[in-house]
Amino acid sequence: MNSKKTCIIVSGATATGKTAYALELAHKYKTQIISADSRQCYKELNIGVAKPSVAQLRDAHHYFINSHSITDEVNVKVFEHYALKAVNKVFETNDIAVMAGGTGLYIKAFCEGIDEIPAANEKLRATISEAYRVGGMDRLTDEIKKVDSKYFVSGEIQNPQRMMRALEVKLSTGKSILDFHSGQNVQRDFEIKKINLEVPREELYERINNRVNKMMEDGLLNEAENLFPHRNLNALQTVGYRELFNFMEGKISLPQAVEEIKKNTRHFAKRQITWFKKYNS
RNA sequence: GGUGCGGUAGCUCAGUCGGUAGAGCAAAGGACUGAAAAUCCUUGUGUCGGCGGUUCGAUCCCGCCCCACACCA
Repeated sequence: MNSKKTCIIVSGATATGKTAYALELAHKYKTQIISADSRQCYKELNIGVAKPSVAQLRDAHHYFINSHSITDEVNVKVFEHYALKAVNKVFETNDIAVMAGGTGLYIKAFCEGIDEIPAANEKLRATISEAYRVGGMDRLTDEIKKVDSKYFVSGEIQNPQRMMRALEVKLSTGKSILDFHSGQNVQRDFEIKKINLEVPREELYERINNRVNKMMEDGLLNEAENLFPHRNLNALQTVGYRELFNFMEGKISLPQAVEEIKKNTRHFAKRQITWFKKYNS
């Protein structure tokens, strides 16, 4: 293949300036941007996910922004396929492509690939999550112990989300999810250059606070109100919306909700920093 | 001015029948293979308001002072 093709990946925690930086690069190389953000791909989510402005989106073509609906199923595998298709499209006319985003797992899948694990059917998934809802962790632990001793011994047995995933894989394929993990990275036929943006912690937190205030001024509450009926969708398990849903349900006051958004955004940023520290070497 | 209730970790508080103290939240660190803005794990030394007194020993008892809140004047 053509080895001079290069994808420049701009990563970093939320509010570090990835959007602006990616646009600069896109201008410089007269190319397009592929977003690697698990929430900006939804056309129904705008203010709360800090999506690039309409002007910015017009400035350079962005893939994986407004490309999906909150009712679509989006996950790492979907992203991997989508993003690979997108870079190749960009490479048809450019030697350089730009990727920008804060979803570490998606970037990892794009760079190294992710093992093929059969998708679970809806019904099985529903049964398992119902079991968890009714029986809690004890039920999941028992179930795992019974059907997937390998996972019980070396998997994360305190993490309900992973346990449910392990169960659906085991029950639908007969194999432990751990057996699907090859530990092998695929080699892409283009170059990858990673740039991780960092901002001193104190400054980052200040930026986050300011941005959340700005989002509220821009009408985040109204946006969330319109999405309230969809609050149980995976796409809406998102900082900035969940807290406002809690306010709408009368669980907390509006000022409390805003403080929660700030706090949860800090936690989110912290997790991103931890991730990129590891994967950007 | 008087009375009452407080002053313990960044915050809210618990506690020690006197042997220098612990929870939640915040914060920090970490993990991460189909929900990843999700999910999960680990981490708690602080003149226990100040100065004296009693005591082998005080954050805990006593006295005075300072501060906050409430009520009475």
